Amino acid sequence: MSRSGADLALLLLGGFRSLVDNATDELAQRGYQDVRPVHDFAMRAIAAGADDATRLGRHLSVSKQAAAKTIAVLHERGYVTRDTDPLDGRRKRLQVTALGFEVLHQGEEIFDELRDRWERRIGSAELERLEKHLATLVGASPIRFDTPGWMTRDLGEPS
Amino acid sequence: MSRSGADLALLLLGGFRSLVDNATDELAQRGYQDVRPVHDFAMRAIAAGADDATRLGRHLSVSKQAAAKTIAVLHERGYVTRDTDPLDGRRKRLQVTALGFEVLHQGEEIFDELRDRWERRIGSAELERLEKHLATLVGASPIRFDTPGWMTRDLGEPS
DNA sequence: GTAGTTAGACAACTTGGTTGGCTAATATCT
DNA sequence: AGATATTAGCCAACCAAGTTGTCTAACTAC
Repeated sequence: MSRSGADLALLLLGGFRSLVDNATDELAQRGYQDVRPVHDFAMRAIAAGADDATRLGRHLSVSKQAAAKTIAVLHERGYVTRDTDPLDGRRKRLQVTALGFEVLHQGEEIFDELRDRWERRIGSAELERLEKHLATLVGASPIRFDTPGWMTRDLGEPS
Repeated sequence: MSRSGADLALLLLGGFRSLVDNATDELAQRGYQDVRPVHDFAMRAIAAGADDATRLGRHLSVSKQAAAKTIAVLHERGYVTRDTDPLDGRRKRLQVTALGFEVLHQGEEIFDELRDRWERRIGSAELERLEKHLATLVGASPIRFDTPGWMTRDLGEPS
């Protein structure tokens, strides 16, 4: 039927939102009411080695000040620690706490469960095909998280 | 291979961003430097009948005040007119101007061209299949445009 | 004709981002 | 060693887009 290009864009956005909104919601229901997807992504980056504000900012394609704000929130809520680097007095070395890893783990689980749900609806082969094509099309272009405001908004109530 | 659910979300986001960033970029190059995707969506809604602030807000799942702000911008830049409704003195009836339609038309063209480019890469049948599945999965869930900050921002560097 | 509803304006505030200027610590160069 | 750069993080000012809440004017209904 050859849809329009704009519709295609909307479908992609819709798919993403559907997953993320569901995940955030589910995470809240499991007791992590104050976590936003952007926190999850940030923690993942920290755990993967972007362990100071500057590097985290670079990793998320965001200014170091913005990264620092996110870090402040994560720190405040006990998801990361910030100790001065013994080798470099300027740096504050970030580390994901046990609680942080707990959230990360749950988040992963939830996303996988959501994917499974999709798999059940269109079939495993089809979903993989879809992913394969998307991967081809999107390629290795880095994904920016600069201002996805709605990723950071509360769905339910904060703590 | 069975990717993770989180990866799937990222793929969808990546696809969307890729299309939208390219479109915004191309639109700017064609001389419409001050148009953001959100403006395009808003004009489309207005043209489709959401011709006052309240209805536009409802259509975009946003408060009427937020819609009014967007309208103010569109008006200022000559993309829509706001005349008092002769039948209802409270309403300001919105109308997309010729210039507005010009942008809309170009936007459509660009999105279709981008879709064509994708089609050339994975094949027409495959792209349609992808769209079909996405449509199934996303369903009729309304897509919200509440705070896609990056949709409204100038893009500094290429993706 | 009076009471209720609705559209839009205005204002205060929130959130997340940006830039720019600053200090202190580290690196580099002569 | 000492002077000079660079770098990490912090702070403050500002911006953009949203929200809620209040107000007025115009329409609607009884």
